[in-house]
Amino acid sequence: MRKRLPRAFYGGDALDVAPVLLNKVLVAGPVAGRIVEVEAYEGALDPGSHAFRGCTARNATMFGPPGHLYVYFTYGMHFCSNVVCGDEGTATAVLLRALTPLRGLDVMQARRVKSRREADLCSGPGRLCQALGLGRDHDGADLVRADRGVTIVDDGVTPPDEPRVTTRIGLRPGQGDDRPWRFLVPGAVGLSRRT
DNA sequence: ACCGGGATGTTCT
DNA sequence: GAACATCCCGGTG
Repeated sequence: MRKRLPRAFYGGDALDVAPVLLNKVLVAGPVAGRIVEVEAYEGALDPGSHAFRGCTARNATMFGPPGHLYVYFTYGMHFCSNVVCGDEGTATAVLLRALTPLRGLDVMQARRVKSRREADLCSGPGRLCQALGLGRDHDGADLVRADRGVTIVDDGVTPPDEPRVTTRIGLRPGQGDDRPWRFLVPGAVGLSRRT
């Protein structure tokens, strides 16, 4: 079983979509990994979201229709990737934070020379973009159409009945750092930190 | 194991 | 000029 997720899957609010994205499979050309850690960003009302300060050239994809990939550049050397959710204009999105490597591990390793352990090939939002080759060119890609080779599929593994829920990583105090909007698969291989 | 700091450049004030 | 949804390395315990 290997079914591409339909547009309707992404149509809900990021907070609803985030937990059901767990255990789905992110595919980028010849490489793929199972999504085991995500964070919800709740649009214009969320001080932790890029959308909080309105639509700009950088975050325009977030304000577009659901089911597209929002990729942004940060810290001078890393990319992070999000799945756009909700109705057009709501700018809610789910940050992909970690994958369990599934396919094309040799390609991933070649892109991530500094990764010593297989479990660390995709164990962070910047790392997974590097391993999957996601960058500027992938911003706006339509996941439903596998645009630019990027899509998300359901291979039959269901989301966890009880995902672990924590606060989000890397936000400054007062910027929504207290909201419990990070979801992960307990005990999964490749999480961004020890559980 | 934990912690501190440097890398590096785009975006927004 | 500061902040940045990060990562990696080298210190210490």
